[in-house]
Amino acid sequence: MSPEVGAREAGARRTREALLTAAAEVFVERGVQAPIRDIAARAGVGVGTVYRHFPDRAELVIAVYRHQIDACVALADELEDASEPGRALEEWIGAFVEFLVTKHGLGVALQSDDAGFQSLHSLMLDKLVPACGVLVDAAVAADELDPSVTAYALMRAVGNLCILGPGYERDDAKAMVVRLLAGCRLTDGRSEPAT
Amino acid sequence: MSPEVGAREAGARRTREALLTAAAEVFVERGVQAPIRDIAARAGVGVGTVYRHFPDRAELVIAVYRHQIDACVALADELEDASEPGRALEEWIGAFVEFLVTKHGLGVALQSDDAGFQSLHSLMLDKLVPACGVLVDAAVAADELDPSVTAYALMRAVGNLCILGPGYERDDAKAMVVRLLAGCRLTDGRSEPAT
Amino acid sequence: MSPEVGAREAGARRTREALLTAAAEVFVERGVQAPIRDIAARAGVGVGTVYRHFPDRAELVIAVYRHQIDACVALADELEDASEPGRALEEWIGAFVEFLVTKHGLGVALQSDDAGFQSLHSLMLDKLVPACGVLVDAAVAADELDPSVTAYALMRAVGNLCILGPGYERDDAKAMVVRLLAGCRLTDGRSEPAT
Amino acid sequence: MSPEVGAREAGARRTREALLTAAAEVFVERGVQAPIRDIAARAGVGVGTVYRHFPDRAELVIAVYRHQIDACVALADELEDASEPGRALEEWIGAFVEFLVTKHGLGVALQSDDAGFQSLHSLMLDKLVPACGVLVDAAVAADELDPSVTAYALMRAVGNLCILGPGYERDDAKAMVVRLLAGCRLTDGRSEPAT
DNA sequence: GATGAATGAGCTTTCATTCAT
DNA sequence: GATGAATGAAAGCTCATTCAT
Repeated sequence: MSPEVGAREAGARRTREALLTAAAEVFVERGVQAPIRDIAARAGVGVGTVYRHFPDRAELVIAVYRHQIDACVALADELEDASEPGRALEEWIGAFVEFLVTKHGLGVALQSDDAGFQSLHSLMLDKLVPACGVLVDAAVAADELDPSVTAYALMRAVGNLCILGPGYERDDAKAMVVRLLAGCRLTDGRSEPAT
Repeated sequence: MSPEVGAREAGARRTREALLTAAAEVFVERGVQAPIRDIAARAGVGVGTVYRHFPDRAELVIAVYRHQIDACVALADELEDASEPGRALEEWIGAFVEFLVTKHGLGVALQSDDAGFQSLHSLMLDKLVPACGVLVDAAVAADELDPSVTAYALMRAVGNLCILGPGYERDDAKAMVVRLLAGCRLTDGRSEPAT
Repeated sequence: MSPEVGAREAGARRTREALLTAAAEVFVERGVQAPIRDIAARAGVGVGTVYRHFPDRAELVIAVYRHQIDACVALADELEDASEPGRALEEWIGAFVEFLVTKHGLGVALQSDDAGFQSLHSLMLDKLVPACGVLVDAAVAADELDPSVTAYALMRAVGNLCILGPGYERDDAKAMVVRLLAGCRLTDGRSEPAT
Repeated sequence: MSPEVGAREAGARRTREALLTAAAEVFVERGVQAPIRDIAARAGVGVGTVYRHFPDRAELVIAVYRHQIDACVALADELEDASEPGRALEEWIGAFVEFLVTKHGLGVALQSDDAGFQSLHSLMLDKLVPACGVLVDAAVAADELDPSVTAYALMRAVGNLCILGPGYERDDAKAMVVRLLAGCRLTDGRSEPAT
């Protein structure tokens, strides 16, 4: 029985992969709010199949981006004890940006307050923010980051900067993030005290 | 008959004002994507009247924010010949942020590539970007801004940073914009040359 | 302006009437759970129109049966001070049965615990049960009804007895209700004490 | 090969039993309209297995309640020659009520004219009604039941009275059935001749 | 025989948009 | 000019049912 079951499971996994691929494409083209039906159609399956594999939209979004999220968390672990915490944070943010910037619409999803994205927010809060937090704390401790910068706000800001559009492409976003980080290294948020 | 026509025109203008007021309120409460019907109801008019005055949603959004946009443009004119161009840019961006940050959902609208917001983009390109551009150019000329920063990208970045959410409120956004600007003053996008 | 408005309002009223007629027919044929689309189609309108007039299904059901419900309440008022309370209750229940028995599916709706019928239940609790309760109390006071009978339970029971089906038609239901009432006149629910 | 087949048959029988048990539980908790998938899950089998054993929902319902139905029929046989036919009928109806009242939703199913419950109706007509009919006839012959009462109508009425809901629980239903029966003992359906 | 993945019809609900008055 | 009733396309979600393994 095992081979037959294996065959069916393999089929299901293929369907799942097809769905992830289709969803990734559709997300890029039309954003993470794209109709479920469209994703189903792109994957060549019925809508029911989408719901079977991913009970709600956020599950699908998470699944689509899980690899990258996990990679980000792992990278933070590696960088945790870096000799230059400021650099480490920079590197990590760079990887995070690379991730966001290749996933059109994910930035939007991250800031969406649509109830359907609750689990996506949770994932960020539970995994990504703590991972980033360690690096932020280290950088602050080493006096390489403005202590008023929190990991959460930093990630929100970076996430927002990665919302692309015509005339504001990947490289623009990356450059802006670099500048934002540079600004965060200064002791105070402003270059000079306001009058 | 002229006075009657005048009366009608005056009535139409009043309707238009009522719509702008209502729309501004609704935009703040529910975002720029709020149902047209809600805006009509708030203004105490029928939906048809909204369409008569503003053929599509973007027209309404533009009209609602035209005053502020014009004010931003005027401010740029005033600041054009400031003795400290870097400061002037800072001040102008501060006003722009103040504008965005009080308009729930406007940041989202600015970055939306929804076709319905095309005219909003155009407005930005035609009015705001040139106004900002003057200040950017002056700051660059005074060596107070990284020459690789363009007005358009800067405004997009600032607009994005102003997309708020739970846990990322007005003050967070403002602080991040300040940091971004500080980062933009440095000669190079990065604090130190990469190895 | 008044005549034009009147014309539109008249049109809306006609639509409303058409909807009520269509709904009544569809309810008879397919029960009160019939798809909204079918009711819209029968009335020759779009689904949106149904929702405009009746925000949820229960509103429609109530509207369809409102006349009869009001008539039942009015009848209870008339019978309140009857000289023979037992008879008065009988007569009232007779009218209630006449109502239920001509509305296929209403009995089912009354007992449905579907959330969508909440307002229908409320209507019953707020209007019908109190109306019936007055007569029940009077009958009990006159020693013409088993004191353990409550208005609510009685109406539920009568409602249930009015759920018709093939081989169990109006007259069968009516006869059973008469027998139930007769049984309720006895001091104790059972003809003789159980051993 | 015969033993293997025997083993398979035994396995199939066990599956069937598991399904009946699971269905009985689910019917109690969620009614006879519960999703097939839920029943399959409860039984620990796939949905296909449910369909193999019970081609349509009514088959399953019938099978689940066959024991009790058979018990009701057997009870009628026992009571057939009772010395007090009125009492015997009362006792039998009591058992029937006990059966219905513990099966959430069965009352609804019995009166549903949904085509899918045709076989359930047939079962009732073929087994239960005749069984009840014997007792009804005996009671009529002994002058202990209104001759206008038919077994079928009585069972429908009792079935309907057993449709429970919030505020109309088992005991209410039982009391109402007792009252109905008491009303059925009177010579005429009405307590007194109408004027 | 058993499985459960896949399917898709069917229903609900929301809103942008039109147009007769 | 103003109105708001009517429309119907879009989406979401649920389940009964089929069928390849």
